[in-house]
Amino acid sequence: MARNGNHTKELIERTALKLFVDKGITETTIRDIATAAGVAEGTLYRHFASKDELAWELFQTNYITFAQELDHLQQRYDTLKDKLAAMIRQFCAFFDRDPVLFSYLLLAQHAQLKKVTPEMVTAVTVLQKVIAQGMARREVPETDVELAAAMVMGVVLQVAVFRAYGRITNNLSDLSETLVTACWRVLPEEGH
Amino acid sequence: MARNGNHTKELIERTALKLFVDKGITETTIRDIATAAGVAEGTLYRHFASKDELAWELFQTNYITFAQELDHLQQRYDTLKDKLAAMIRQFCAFFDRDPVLFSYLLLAQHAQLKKVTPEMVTAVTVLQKVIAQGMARREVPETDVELAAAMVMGVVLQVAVFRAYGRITNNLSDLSETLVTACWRVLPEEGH
Amino acid sequence: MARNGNHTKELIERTALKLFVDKGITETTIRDIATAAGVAEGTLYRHFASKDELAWELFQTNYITFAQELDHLQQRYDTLKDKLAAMIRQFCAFFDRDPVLFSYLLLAQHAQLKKVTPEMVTAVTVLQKVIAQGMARREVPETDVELAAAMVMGVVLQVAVFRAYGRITNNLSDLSETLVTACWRVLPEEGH
Amino acid sequence: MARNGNHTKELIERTALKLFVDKGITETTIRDIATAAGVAEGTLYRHFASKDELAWELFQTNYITFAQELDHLQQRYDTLKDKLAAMIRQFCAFFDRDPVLFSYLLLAQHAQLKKVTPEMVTAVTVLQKVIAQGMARREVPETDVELAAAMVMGVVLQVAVFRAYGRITNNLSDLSETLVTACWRVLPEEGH
DNA sequence: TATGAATGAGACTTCATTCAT
DNA sequence: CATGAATGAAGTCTCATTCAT
Repeated sequence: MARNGNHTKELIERTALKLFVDKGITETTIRDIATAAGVAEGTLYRHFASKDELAWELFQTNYITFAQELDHLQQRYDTLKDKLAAMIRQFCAFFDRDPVLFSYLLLAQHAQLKKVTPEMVTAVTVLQKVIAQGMARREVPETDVELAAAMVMGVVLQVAVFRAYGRITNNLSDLSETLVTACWRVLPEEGH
Repeated sequence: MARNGNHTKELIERTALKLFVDKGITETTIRDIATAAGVAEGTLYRHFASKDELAWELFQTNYITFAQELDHLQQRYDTLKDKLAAMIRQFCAFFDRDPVLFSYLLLAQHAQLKKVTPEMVTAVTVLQKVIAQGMARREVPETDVELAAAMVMGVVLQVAVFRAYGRITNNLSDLSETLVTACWRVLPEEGH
Repeated sequence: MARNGNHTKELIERTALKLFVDKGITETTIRDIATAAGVAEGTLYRHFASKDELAWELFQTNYITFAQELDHLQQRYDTLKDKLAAMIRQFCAFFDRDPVLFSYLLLAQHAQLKKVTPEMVTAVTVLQKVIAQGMARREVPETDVELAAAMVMGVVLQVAVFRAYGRITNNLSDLSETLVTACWRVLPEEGH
Repeated sequence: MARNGNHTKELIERTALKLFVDKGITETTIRDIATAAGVAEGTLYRHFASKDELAWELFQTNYITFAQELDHLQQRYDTLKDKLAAMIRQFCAFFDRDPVLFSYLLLAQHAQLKKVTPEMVTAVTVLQKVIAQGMARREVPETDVELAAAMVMGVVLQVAVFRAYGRITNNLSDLSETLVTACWRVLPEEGH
């Protein structure tokens, strides 16, 4: 019926994304996706080699893209403080713009992270780099970079998780300044 | 082999726990578990009604138990600051004592949380209650409790996640004071 | 590319023939053929009603044609000995001229033979007729015609099979006199 | 229903064998086999890793077994003439004892032969060895061993094929002496 | 209680065929 | 005539669960 060219792939992607988030990847069947998208099951295989490939493409593309945007963004600022603030605002904007996609990246991490090679630029990678530079510049005391990155990530991501579950109802962008402050204070300041 | 009654159930539970964490719940088959535990496939059904039941029991028991421990613990302290510190140390001790179980609770959340009724006491519940009390007592300024709880949870959990992935190699207990400080500073202090 | 009318049909036929021999008929997909021939999948259906039709046309045309050539040829000789010799040389020449086609007829037999009606003239038919005539003429003793035909066919075809598999490397035409002799000696001579 | 232990595997094998011969391997579905055998589809996978594995096991076991029997048999005779006669009688007896199995080996050859490693002992291997020894002993003139083997094989196999198709109706054993004679006369005798 | 062969629903995937362009 | 995206029936295989032993 729908023979509308290259629009089909995007339709499948959006439909799959939604179902993956709602039911989980393994729990979502090809038939679920095809039915919800209004295409035949076989049609999925014209656009993706397999269900795994679909899940991976959805993850990889957006995960990497987001990390790169983050990296470009941070380069436009000089201090750790400004870089961090910009990145957090970006996180929030991303979530608000496409909560389903954000949620997918969150939930798919555990399963897909095995396929992420060390060379790939990820949000974690970028955050660690930025923090390490800030430490080198003595903006914050030198401590365990991994630990610092984990805590900062945690503050932002867990709020996003609560938002995704409906425990928090604000737009994340409305909370971004709170998050910026909180994250900054998580990094051990001089004199503490 | 392993025909000795109720020891079998624990054997199956430990084996399942490990496999669930390593491969994911859906990706782990009854045969996987039976083989790894050295019992027959049918044996699992002597102890658990179904695979879902096994996964749920593993989750529910430990999730609730931990929350209750947390609740009992916090009651032994008076101030938010002390309660929080004790709870965080408990988190860390739990992780270090049984990282596999902790990881399971972490990963199973998304799938099992649908079955968690609002009445159940969970770690989040306890944390929110404690923070709300602290705000009422003016230990910290009154703000969004959910948000505050999310940020505190995030700091601790994300560090645990990094630990589980091997990005951080310290025992969590060695980091507990750092986490206590960070979590405290995440809660908006008076005068800020 | 390759939009030039009836050349396309031959292109498809040659491509299909090769793939059928290499991988088997059922194992060769329409896509395999289309890709290898450099045409679209749909194009095949401009020239053949179905895949089965393609396989059948390839078989039938050549199987029948060859049998008719054989029949015309044998009519130009008077004795069984000469007829047989001419036919065997023809077999060898056919193999050498188009080993892929010959192999196809060989392998397609089992599957396609069900569609061969008794009226159709085949190589076996012709051979049996010729042998029967020879027996009637007392060139060779009268015995089971079917059996005699089977043995003669076997000598020639099995050598062709070995050749197709690369076990024998000579051109069949170089072996034709050997085959002629062998086949003749297989037919029970007078006095034996 | 049928929980009759190790009998199931043989039941599946016999059923598959028959269907493979009747319809072809690719054309026979797992469901066909399961239904005809009166077991569930999944049951096949308790005994064979895959359909291919089933087809291969059926082929390999019997193909190799038969070749070994042939080899043991020929060792009990001294001359090529006697060895050959014994082997041909064995072929005929095999066909008559289990025509379905024999037919399967015949038809499966093309598809399965790719998996036959050169080290494996096959009927062709044995035949070539025996002929080569006979040539070395000057029982027959030295000529191309492969060619000689092909012709001998051809005589016997094509008769079997005709028998399988119903073109010949005798038991092969009733024809064995005719075949022995014919095969012997195919090998170039001294003085010719 | 334990076993493990058997089950069968259902998942993923393939592929011959159609049809709008 | 050619194209190739779309179709959907059908095939292979998996796996949670049952049940006779």
